[in-house]
Amino acid sequence: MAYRKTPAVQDRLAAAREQLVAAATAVVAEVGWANASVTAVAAAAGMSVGTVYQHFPSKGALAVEVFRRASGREVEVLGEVLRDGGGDPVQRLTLGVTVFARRAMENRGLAHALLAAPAEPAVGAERLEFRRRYRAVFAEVIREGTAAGLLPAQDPEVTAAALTGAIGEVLVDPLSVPAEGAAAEHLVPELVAMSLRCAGAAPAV
Amino acid sequence: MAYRKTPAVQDRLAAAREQLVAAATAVVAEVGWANASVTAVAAAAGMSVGTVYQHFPSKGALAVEVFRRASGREVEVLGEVLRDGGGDPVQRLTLGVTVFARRAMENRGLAHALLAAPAEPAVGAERLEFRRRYRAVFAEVIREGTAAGLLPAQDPEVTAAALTGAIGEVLVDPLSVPAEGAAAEHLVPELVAMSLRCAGAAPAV
DNA sequence: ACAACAAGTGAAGCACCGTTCAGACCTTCA
DNA sequence: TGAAGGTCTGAACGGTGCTTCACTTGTTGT
Repeated sequence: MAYRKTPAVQDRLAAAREQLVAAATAVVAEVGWANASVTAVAAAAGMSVGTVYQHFPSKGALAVEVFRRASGREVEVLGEVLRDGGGDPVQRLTLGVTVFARRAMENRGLAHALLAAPAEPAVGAERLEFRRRYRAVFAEVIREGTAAGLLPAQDPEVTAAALTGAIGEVLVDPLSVPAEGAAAEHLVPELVAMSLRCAGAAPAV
Repeated sequence: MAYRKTPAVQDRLAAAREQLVAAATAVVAEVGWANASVTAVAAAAGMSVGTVYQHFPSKGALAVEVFRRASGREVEVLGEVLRDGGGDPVQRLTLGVTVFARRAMENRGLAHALLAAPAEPAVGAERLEFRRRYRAVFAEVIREGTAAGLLPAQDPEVTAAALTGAIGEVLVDPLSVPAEGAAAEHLVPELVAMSLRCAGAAPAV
């Protein structure tokens, strides 16, 4: 034998892979899935096209990885806030919607890509899966709210799906135009108020 | 001169065009935009590929026509119900959501294509435009509701966008699986209840 | 130093699909 | 009926972009 991967090489490979995913995420956030060609991504990552295929078997696999990482972060943050954000379920829902909307508006390009932009089938399937996860975390806090008598009886899954869709829809239009600080300031509280009504929380006094 | 289009020929051409649009709509409802190739559509319409290009300058133009017709019907029906459905704004909103959801579930494939399925850019742009129209009709009935004192103060545009997104999201998952009569029966009233809460209508007694 | 093998390269290959066009086939009217 | 001009056809074309692969460069252990 005359060659074995040393840890140093393995680290370098892992780092290259990370850089590739990061660059691909940036490209997608910038130009959307449709225009994120393998050539463009490779260039952004500072490697050749061929090298991309040493890290991922296909473009679709890379796209799925990009989507999973970015969406995973979001659903995790949202889940944490909704579960352990402090206060009663209604307060946590308030905080969750606020955080989610803020994060989306801070990274508009990526949010748009994750929520709405046309994507290849593999990513579309992944999107459905993550919507299910968003629904699950919303549904849980709603269940707690009804159990605590803070929210009226309802099908938590339906309300959760509605929240997912409503927040996405409200954000998509603002997301597709350049930043409008003033409008955003107005949007978040309005979005929170709508979400609370949607879940049936008693109007703030 | 030796040839002039007779009315009969014009009718035949118009009919062929209609058949093409109808066939394309069916194909899209069946397999989605991504798999609706010109070849497949032409075959479904019983004509050759070349003939398609005598009716539309490009595939995109045909797709836009298909989308516009189908979505146009829906937004028109919804608008009529919300404007002239009878009763106060809250009753009209109730009826509107019911009608919209029922229609979507009766024609799942098409609804999914119109609301959610990945589509080429031209259709995507059209979709944004129609969402704006959905929002406008919802916003109007909400404005009337707040003016009549039936709904609390709110940004009607935000609530309208939320309703559009929420209903779409709630329907999409049921839409992507085969019919489940029982679940559907449960879904529509739940959707209506959620929509009324979302707009802030006083809970039914 | 050198053999052995892995990683990296990027131009060529290839598949897919929208679009075209030269010719076949109709319809009209003198 | 025949000339003029329209409609229809579908194989061939061409652009796009993913994927491959023969080759170069880099790394390891003897």
